[in-house]
Order: sequence, then structure tokens, then C-alpha cells
Amino acid sequence: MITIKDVAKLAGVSASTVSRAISGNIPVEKETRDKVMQAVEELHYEPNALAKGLKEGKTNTIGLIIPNIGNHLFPPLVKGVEETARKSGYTVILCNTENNLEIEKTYLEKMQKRLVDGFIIATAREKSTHILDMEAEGVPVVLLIRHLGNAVDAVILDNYKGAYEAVSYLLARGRKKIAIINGEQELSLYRERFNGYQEALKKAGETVVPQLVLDDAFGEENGYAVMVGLLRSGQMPDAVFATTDLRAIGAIRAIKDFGYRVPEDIAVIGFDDFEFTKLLSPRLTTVSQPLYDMGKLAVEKLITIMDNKNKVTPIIDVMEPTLVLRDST
Amino acid sequence: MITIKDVAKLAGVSASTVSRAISGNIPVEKETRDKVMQAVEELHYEPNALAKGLKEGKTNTIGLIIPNIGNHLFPPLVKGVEETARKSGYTVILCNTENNLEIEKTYLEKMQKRLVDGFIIATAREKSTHILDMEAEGVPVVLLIRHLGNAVDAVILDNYKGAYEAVSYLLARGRKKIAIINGEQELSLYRERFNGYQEALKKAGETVVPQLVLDDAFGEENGYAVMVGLLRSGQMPDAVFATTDLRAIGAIRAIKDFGYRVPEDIAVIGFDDFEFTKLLSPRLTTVSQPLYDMGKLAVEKLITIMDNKNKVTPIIDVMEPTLVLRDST
DNA sequence: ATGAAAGCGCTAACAT
DNA sequence: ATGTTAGCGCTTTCAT
Repeated sequence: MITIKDVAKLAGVSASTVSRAISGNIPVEKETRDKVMQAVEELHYEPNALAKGLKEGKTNTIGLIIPNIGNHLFPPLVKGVEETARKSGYTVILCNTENNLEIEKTYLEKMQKRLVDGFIIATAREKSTHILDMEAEGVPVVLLIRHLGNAVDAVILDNYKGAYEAVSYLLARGRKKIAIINGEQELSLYRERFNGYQEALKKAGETVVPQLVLDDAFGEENGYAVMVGLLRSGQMPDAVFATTDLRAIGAIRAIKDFGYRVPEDIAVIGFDDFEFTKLLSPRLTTVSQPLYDMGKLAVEKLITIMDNKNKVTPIIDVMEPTLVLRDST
Repeated sequence: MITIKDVAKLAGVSASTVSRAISGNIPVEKETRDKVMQAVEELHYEPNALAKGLKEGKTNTIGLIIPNIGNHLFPPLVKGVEETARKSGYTVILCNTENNLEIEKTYLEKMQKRLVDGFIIATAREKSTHILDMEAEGVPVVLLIRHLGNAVDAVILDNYKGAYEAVSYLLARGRKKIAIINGEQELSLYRERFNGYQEALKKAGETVVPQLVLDDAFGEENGYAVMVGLLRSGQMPDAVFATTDLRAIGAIRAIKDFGYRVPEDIAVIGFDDFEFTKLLSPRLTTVSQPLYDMGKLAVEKLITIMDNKNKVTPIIDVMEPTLVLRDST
């Protein structure tokens, strides 16, 4: 392994001079700098990041904690985080927790305050007291997608608004019997989406029909099974608001299997705007989350927090969803 | 920041004793070990990974280089790498290169020399001489998905076989005019798939019709546009072998837009088995890659290489594809 | 402008 | 079994 000493010896200067020449912001005679740079080239010298980090107390690395890389939500998010981080000189360590709290804690402990300068966490749940502890200990943290009240900085979506607008659109197009395929009510984002659904109906003078509220919290088949159940029951909806694109796709398959048409017989709106949904037939109408931008903003916030030693009160940034009209409505 | 010295002081022992007590494999009086552990608990001590890495010349971290996290191929792959790595005590640093060689080189340089113990690279192209250089310098590397001849260890798919079996299946079901939606011929994996297509036709006594070979290397619409072109041309195929699931989905939309039915009028087979394709209507018949297992094997190979100081000749592991029969054929 | 020396936190000889 | 010391590679005073 080539060290700074090897370069120093070849260039005929001291190690500290090499360090200064490389850093660039400390005055060094042009001639010596040239000698150093030539030696660096010749030896293919790369500074040891560990030694640098140990000395400086900073690694220019951020940890990104996500529950499940297989979830289509995350690629654009990761991309936003990753690109933004890179542009600011940071490297991203990605940690996939499998929705497992133990794995998450192990990662967090391992990486805390040493390997990593700060965290972006997309796995927060209401019971995530360990994240509160980190915040209290002064570890820079930004939450993504899910938040912890106002206790920790976060970037989230206005889920209520997304749902409200989607359902209002269906109503405005004359649909009356609108079913919802609901998600885990433990997560506030699904509660918010459910609220948006209810409020939009009320606003239009419609009532919430319990039979049209489909619980798909633990469905393996992403909406297919519950939609089949609804169609079998004889309750024929004229629209479906799915709280996830995957659930919308499952619902559409069920609808087609029953010989109905989308959107003529039943209109369907999804949520998330996964990239591939525009390739489907029919192309899916859905509520789009600005995932890339959310990842980007999270990094920007985190960098601000890491730079500012003096702590400021946490800010929750709420991003705007967009209803993307396509062919399923 | 709590260091080993703080623990030593509180426990009334030396720093080395603390180090030994924590490591576990060096004999320490039970009583002193208890004192140390108690101090560790009390102070919430976490060893500094940088100092440890600097001292030991090892970070238990591997770098995973992928071209584009937005590609649905990668989540299962990343998951396989990540889980396997974690079980062996390694952390994964994920790097997304945007298919940009400069970004890739920057990452590789930055991480080389001890931030990372080894690399898994899924971005290899024929011009990737920098990877050959790394191999020559003794940096542990395993290639994934794409390989570089026999020069570097790799885990890849038998792309020829996957295509051959898919097309043979269509032939066996009586389809005669089978179109292919082809990918970038610069990548050997698409050349292999094309070869498989051609050989299957020849074997069955059919000829390769140039008009049925659709080039979608740079198509933005993933098969839609070229499929529309084919249907307009009057050349009516009775089946389509798409070299990618995304291309299959685009093709299906085009077919439906022309009022034809899948699979009755035109059967469609994809390639990759993206997880969501089983939710589609029709559920997609496709060639499945064991992505999770490929990621897993890549890590296992890499760990073997990192442990074995004495270099062995590279081995290319070729994994078996599986034809998954669903409703689009 | 440059060199010498100290030290970041840790582990591993080397003593005892 | 435990303490002392050296040193991993780097940056940063402190001299000069």
C-alpha cells in the first residue's frame, strides 16, 4: 500500500508538505507542489480515507436506512439521495432493514458517529424511540417518507391532500360508489390517505360506505383478493381508489377477470406513480410523489444540520403530490 | 465522544484490557471483564470503526457498484448482496453510477485503498479496462450480470439458454411468426439472447425474418414504439419474444391499442421476471433470473477471494434461468 | 514555505 | 492476566 510517506520520499519533501500540497488550500511553493503531484501520479497514490477520517472526525459519508429495497418506492428516492450526496462530496451507505427493527438497530449502532456523519432514515414507526435517542444525543438525522411528530427533521408527502384530490376527481367525473383499498393503519401515511378519502366524500355530500372500505394491510396479492371479494359481494363500485400502485394493479386484474372494463365500468386511481405504471394497459392514473426531490431535499437538510453545530428546532417539510391523469379513469 | 480510554478509566483498567475484554477471544479475568462490560453499558461505548479499520487494515465493508438503481433488476440483486453480506459481518456501500463511466471511476478510486475491502461490480462493459487494472493490482473484485471474458471472477446468467427455451416454447405451442424486441448489441447479454432466439428458430426449421427483428436498443418507450411500427407494417406476428419485461409490457400495450388480444392473437414472453409482472393482466410469461441468489453467490465468492491471499484463476459462475409460464402465452 | 512531532482511537506485540 | 508501548496514515500545531 502506498502511503503519504512514500510520496514524500520520492518527492524529496516531508509528509506534511505532501499533505499540504494535496489539500490545495495551504500555500506551497509551486515548484515543490509540482514535484509532489508528479510523485502522486507516479505511485498512483490514494490517501487512506480511514486515517483521514480518524484525524478529522469526519468521513463525508451518510447512512441511508430503508425498510426494503424491493419496494418500488425506493429506487427514485435512493437515486435522489445518492446523486445529491455525491454532488456535495458525500458517499452513501445504504442499509436495508427488511422491516426488521433488530437489524435496523444493529446498523444504527454500528455506524453511529464514526463511520457515518449523519443519517437519513425512511423506516420510522411510532415506536421508534431509538431514533429519538439518537436525536437527543446530537446525531444528525433526517427522516424520510415517515415522520415522528415534530421531534425530528423530516421530509414527507401531503398524503391527505393526495387522497383528497384523487377522490374529488373521481367524484367530479360523476363516480358515486368509490371503494378504497386501504393500507396498514399503523402507519400515519395510510391513515392520512384514508382521511383524505373520507373528507372528499363528505365534502361532496356522499357517505362512507363500510362495505366499500377494503382492508389490504397484509394482503399478499396486493389488492387482487379484496377486490375479488368486493365484486363477489354484489356491491358493484364504479371507482376504486387504491392507496398504492401495486394495489391498483391487483384490483385492475380482478376487475378484468370479472369481465368488467377499466375505466368504463370501474375507474381506478393508484398512489405512488411507480415508473412502470405508464407502460401498463390501461396506463394508470395515479397520485405522484416527488420521490427524487424528496431524497434530494433530505440530503440538503442533513448537510445543513451536519454543518450547523448549534441545533435548531426540527422542521417537517411537506411535499406536494400531483394527480397524474392517464387512461384508468 | 466516548473512547476506549473513558471506559478504561471508569473500569479501573488499561485500554488494552478493555480491547481484550470486548474482543472476547483473549483470556480476561471474569471479574475484570464484568467491570469492563458494565462501564461499556454505562457510557454507551461504541468502538470507533475508523480507528479499528486503520489498525487492522480491514473495514468489513464491500462496495457494490450498479449502473442504475431505478432499473427493476437491481432491488433483488442488492437485497441478495446486502443480506448475505450482513450475515457475514459485512456492510455494503452502494454506488449508483448512472451508467456514467466517469462517476464509476471516481467512486472506485475513492473507495479503493481501504475504505472498502472488496468490490462487486455490475457495470462492466467491454471497454472496462479500469476493472482489469484493479484485478491486476490485487483488489478483490467480483463481476455481476455482465462479465469481462474470463479475466475476472463473475456471476452471470445463461442468457442464451433463457432465450432459447422461451422461443422453443412458443414454437412448441404452434407459433410461427415470432418477433424479437432486441436490446443493445454492445452488451453480450443481449447478443446471447439474440443468439438463443436465432438458434431456436433454426432448430425448428424456421428462418429468421429480418422484419421481425425489432431493435429497441435506445427506445424510450420500451418496446411500444417498435411494436406499433411492426403492426402498422402489416407484418402480423403471432408471438413476441421481448428481451426485457419492460419491453414486453410496452409491446402488450401496443398490441391492445391495435385491438388484438394477448395471448389469443399474439403471445408475449418477457425476460427478467420483475416482481410486479405477476400482478399484470395478463400475468406475464417470462424468463426468470435468480437475481437474489446471484447477489448472494457474488458475496460468497468475494469473501472467499478476500480471505484467500493466494490468488486463484477466476471462475465464471453461470446461473440457470427458468421459464415462468403465466397468462401471456 | 517547510519540517518535526504530536495525536486521532484502536490493537498487538512486548513486558511483567 | 494485565499494563506499557508502539504504530496504523493522516493532518495540524509548533517551530524554524
